[in-house]
Amino acid sequence: MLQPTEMDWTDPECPVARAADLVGDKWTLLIVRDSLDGKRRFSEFEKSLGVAKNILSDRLRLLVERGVLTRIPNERGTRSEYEPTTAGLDLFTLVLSLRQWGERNAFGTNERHSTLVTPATGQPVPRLRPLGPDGSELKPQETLLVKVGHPAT
Amino acid sequence: MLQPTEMDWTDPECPVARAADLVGDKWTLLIVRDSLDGKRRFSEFEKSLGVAKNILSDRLRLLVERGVLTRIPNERGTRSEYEPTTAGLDLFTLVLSLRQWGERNAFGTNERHSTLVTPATGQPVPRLRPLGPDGSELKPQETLLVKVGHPAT
DNA sequence: TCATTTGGTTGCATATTGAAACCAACCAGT
DNA sequence: ACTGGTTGGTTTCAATATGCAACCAAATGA
Repeated sequence: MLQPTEMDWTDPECPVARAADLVGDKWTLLIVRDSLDGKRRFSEFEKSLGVAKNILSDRLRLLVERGVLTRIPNERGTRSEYEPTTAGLDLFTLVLSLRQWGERNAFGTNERHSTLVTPATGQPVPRLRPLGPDGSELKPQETLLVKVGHPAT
Repeated sequence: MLQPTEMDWTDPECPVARAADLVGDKWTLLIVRDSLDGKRRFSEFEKSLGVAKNILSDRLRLLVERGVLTRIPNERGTRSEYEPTTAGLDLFTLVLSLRQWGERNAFGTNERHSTLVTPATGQPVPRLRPLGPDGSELKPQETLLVKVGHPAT
């Protein structure tokens, strides 16, 4: 698990809510986006995001504290690098789903946007698809939320 | 596209950033979670989330304004229902990826959490997997971000 | 050596949040 | 019809978070 300091969760039994507590913030999500795109240094994030330095500093600290990034100090003690942990790399799916939803729903038909491709062929990354246990496309209506105290069936 | 009122985007060319501007907020994400779980009424959201009424009111208004929910007024003009639009339903993948990341990274091994299952068999929803064009598992390192002005190769 | 960049911190004004009070409709029971 | 409770909000106000600019020390570059 992440975050050594005890969190007070918005909704402790719901994984969506815990994830939202940990990374459900605009700047946090954009820092993770850049981190997965290979950015490492404070100034790289600052330049890419245009975020105020105190906010960037705060979010990086929180992300390290929560186990999403590791701070790797330079041998001279300063100018450290921020690198994604395993949990950070695991956010790839989340960032990809944000990206693809944005592509489909936040751009006009005549607007261009940056695109994620596989370098080998230059093809765009295929659409993420939720699948059921039988491998068929899964719709929200076809799912059921089982709460913690609830019996199996 | 969504939102009739002109937004001023944090990073207009990046779909991740536009998506974060539209739904990258804790309460917004949790309202969408509940909406996809079938909740419709103001009081249902309020009870489920424990959010202050003014905030809930504000976020519902923004979600309607941005085309994620529709407000369906009751015939008596009050007690309307909030229903996901197509763009709202399309957030299923995003909420699922939040959920699955939370399950894997925000719970201790001995902690229980609510689970999303397919009602027919009771099996948990399988893990979302980013795939490359050839159908193989896609890692963040195997992708490249092509910015707008950039040539194809 | 001197200027510049880097990686921050601090202070302050402003914006957002959260809690509570308030309110007008509606609704259920008698 | 009257009464009490629920619903779906709005308003007010204090506390918190944000964003901007100034500042700074260490490292780098010319």
